Amino acid sequence: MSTHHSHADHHTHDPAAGTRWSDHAERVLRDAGLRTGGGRAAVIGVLAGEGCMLAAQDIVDRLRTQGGPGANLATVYRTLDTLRALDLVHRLDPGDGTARFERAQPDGEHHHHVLYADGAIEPFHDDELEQAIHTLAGRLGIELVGHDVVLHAVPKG
Amino acid sequence: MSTHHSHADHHTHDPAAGTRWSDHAERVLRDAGLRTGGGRAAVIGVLAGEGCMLAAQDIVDRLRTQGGPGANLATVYRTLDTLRALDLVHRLDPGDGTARFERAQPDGEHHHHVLYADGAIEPFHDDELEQAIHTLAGRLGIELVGHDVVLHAVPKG
DNA sequence: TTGTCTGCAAATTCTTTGCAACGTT
DNA sequence: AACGTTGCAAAGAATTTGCAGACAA
Repeated sequence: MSTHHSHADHHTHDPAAGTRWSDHAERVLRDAGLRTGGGRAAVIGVLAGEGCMLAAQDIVDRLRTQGGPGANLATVYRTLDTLRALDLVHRLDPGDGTARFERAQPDGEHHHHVLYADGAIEPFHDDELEQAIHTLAGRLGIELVGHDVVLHAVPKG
Repeated sequence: MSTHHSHADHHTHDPAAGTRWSDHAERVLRDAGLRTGGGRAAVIGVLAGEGCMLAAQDIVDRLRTQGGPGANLATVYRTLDTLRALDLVHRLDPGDGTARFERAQPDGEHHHHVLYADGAIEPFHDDELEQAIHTLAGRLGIELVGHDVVLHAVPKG
């Protein structure tokens, strides 16, 4: 919780992005002939409210804490599967054996993650890194459809 | 299998790197007061021979195929744990629910991966990407101890 | 001998699936 | 009414752990 906002953390809390995504997601689901409402809407609500590194169990927990309509763990997994098939969420495996999920913005806006040794996670976005990766893709002669970057770090001593 | 060797794939098959690593690994183990020989040596042998994205079960399978001394799956997991604690192997989670392991060179030499939609995996190394990541770490004000990059791609159409 | 390592089987943890009941259109 | 969706419980898959016997130093 630093008092200054660096370029690096402007993705951490962006309510507008959540709302935008949630609207988008519900539209895509309806267009696909699927139904919103019930557990699926609840999961979308959680993902919209907090877009970073949520485990399936985390989603169940937030719903329970919020007191509103909940969702069974199986439903959460099924919903995440559905959303992933529609490119509405990304799956990430930070290496602890538990998959994490976060919303995927329709405009391709995204972030990467710093994993600290103490377990803390910090999202970041960096245009120069994105640039470097796209240049690299050209150099490798591949057609890029996505990319993940994880930085492992220790608190600066 | 292209007929030309690009900068990108020179890490794929490097017998010298395997030998170097295997010697290094056994020395580190001995220095740590641990014993080599038995299943542990077998696992090291497989990792030395093929340094890219091996699942625990893959290691058991290669050993069985090779006909020599084998290793139980539990032993493989325990050995990988031990080697990881000594920074002799890296763990990667490509996102299919199964962890993969590869040797970590003592000199920090490493590679990243391209995951194709059809399941193929291609290792690559790129100095400019490494440069960009180190610059980025400075910009973020973090002390980097490692990093993973995964590119998702489709065969160039 | 002495303490470590290994195999086997049981236990855990995360994720998926079958099925009957429920809710939406 | 028709069909997608959900919860619950059971099934699966990957990884970990307890323990007794095998092995290295």
